[in-house]
Amino acid sequence: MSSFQGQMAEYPTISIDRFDRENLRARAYFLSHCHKDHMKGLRAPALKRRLECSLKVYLYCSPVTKELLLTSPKYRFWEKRIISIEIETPTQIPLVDEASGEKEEIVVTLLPAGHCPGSVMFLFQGSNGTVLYTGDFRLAKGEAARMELLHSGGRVKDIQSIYLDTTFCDPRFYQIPSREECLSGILGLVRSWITRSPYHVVWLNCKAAYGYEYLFTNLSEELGVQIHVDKLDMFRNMPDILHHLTTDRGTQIHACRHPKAEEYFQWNKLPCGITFKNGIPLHTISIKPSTMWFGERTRKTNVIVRTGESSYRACFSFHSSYSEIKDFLSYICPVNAYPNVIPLGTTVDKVREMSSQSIQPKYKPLGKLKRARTIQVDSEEEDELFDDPLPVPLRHKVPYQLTLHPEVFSMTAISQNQPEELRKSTGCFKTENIQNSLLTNFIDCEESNSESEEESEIPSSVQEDVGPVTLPQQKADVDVPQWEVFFKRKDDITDEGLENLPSSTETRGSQSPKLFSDSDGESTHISSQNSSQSTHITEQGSQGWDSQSDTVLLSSQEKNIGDITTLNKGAYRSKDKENIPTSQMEQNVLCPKDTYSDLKSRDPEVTTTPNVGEPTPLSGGKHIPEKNRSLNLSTQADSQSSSDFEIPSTPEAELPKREHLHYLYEKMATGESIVVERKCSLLDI
DNA sequence: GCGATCAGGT
DNA sequence: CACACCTGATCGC
Repeated sequence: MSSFQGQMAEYPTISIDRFDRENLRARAYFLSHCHKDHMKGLRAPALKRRLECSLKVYLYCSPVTKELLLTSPKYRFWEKRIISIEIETPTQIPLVDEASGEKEEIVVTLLPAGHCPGSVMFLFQGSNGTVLYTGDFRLAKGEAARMELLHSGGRVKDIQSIYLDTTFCDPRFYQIPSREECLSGILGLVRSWITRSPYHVVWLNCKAAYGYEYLFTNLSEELGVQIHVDKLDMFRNMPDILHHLTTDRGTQIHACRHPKAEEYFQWNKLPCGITFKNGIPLHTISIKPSTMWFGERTRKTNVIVRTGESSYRACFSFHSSYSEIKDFLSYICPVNAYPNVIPLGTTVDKVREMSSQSIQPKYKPLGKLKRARTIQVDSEEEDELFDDPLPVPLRHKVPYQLTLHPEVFSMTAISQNQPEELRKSTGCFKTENIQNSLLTNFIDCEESNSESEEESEIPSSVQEDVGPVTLPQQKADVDVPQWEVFFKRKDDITDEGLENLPSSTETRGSQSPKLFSDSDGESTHISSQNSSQSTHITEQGSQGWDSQSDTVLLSSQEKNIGDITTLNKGAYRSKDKENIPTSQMEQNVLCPKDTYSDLKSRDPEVTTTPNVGEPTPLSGGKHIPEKNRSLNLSTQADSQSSSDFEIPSTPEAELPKREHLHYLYEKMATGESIVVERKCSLLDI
């Protein structure tokens, strides 16, 4: 759950994914995707009023997000004030203070985030440097390297700060099976069931959230069966999704919902109410997508788990795993990294406590934990992450040493030449040590690391069962949001062994509803264990579903082939980066005038300017003139005092960015490396 | 009646 | 484990 408060240190006049409190003063709004926890305040009266008074304030998002948002009547009032920006199209946006008339420009580039339809990351380039706000994301290893617009001159851009989805930034969630593995497992299960008879149906027990469309479209594509859903009007302009959905209850795959769905299911009733087809009772199984994760020790990645006679859980994640985050971060090498999610193991209370106590981070000194030790899988501490430094694999860029405050939700990075000081003064921990410490931590394990996923490079034995349907990544059409922009399939899908699919003898008699627990119960176990999978019994409370005694029906390939092939493919696929600047660095410029006069059109009028190289005037961001700072602050004050819109003045309301900016600017001005503390999101609640 | 918040559920 | 919700109760306006 995002705890990002909306503002970034470098560009405090814009707000992202938060629309309440201080964000009511923003000069521009950005929405990374259409999940409610990123839309706080978006339909509140306060913001509505602001909008009515401040005619130059707009919400920027991807075309798909705009479409999804405006489908809901509750957000319809935004219609004239949303400007969609095409993916991977650097676009200049004016940030105007309407009280003073002061204006600055910022260039934003939307990068696909792989979290849900329309989800993007925002790359901002402006006078205070380049920053990346990831929103929520699921990116496989190596995907950052394939994002052309993260690069410049053949290397990764200098990113001052990253605002990062840290949902699974915990070594317990070291690995999550890839999208392809999960899809493949689910596909196998669904196929094996629905091919038995027209009366065998599957209920996909999905939560109310965007993000499962990837699953729906792929199942439908592979099986030629549309998915029954309650609503599909939000996809009316997204044919690549729409075509795979139906409101016809006669289909064999359902993803419909009902408040009493679980109860219904006990009685062999689908959420949409049907139990029969042509007078013949249905045979139903449920598949509940859940995030399954695996610590580094866990070798098997079982993507389907049977939880009851007719119930299954299937691995599915909208968020990147620890190792994926690690890969992403170590590739980007930002100077600062801020978590958007309160680190796991830190409760809200703890956070509140800490933040009220002191902004001084609690940390363990570095250099103490070099020794290998048995990891505490259940440990809430992340201390063992932050061991002594070891070399990091370099990639495109001389790495900074990333540092992390695990308990203060401020990850910072420091330049390599002065780690000592900073360590002393801030107690930062190096993010790069995550990977090293993990190796260290696991070295004692009984299982040999030589068999761990990371180290084995077993060639993929690809079965073509699933078929190499590749959706080419293409630019979204101006008018019709394109699904494939956000998710693309890879060719190297591995199919699962389908031998232990539900047997017909286990088929629940549709007329004899089962009366025992069938819903995710830990107590129901069906004996179809695969010996190679059941040998590893982990202690209670260990990570991963496979550690439980649930019957594992399907397992992915033993080794993490996906990552390797992905990387290789990425390398091949990645275009010649030296060509990027010319072709890709064109910017769209949203001229205020144009935008203004074009409010009625569906899309903003954008003018493309010829390549002028880096669109960042002060891309280094190392030196911020003093006047900028004071200007910034004074205009904020102005906008408060002489405001013609009803923004309550909040004199003591932390304005954390001010102090932080001050510090930041000072450090920048002196050329020192930067360590920024971010206040707890719940500080002023 | 609405919104915000919390508890509890999946 | 945790996600991204949903529902219902309570409170304040």
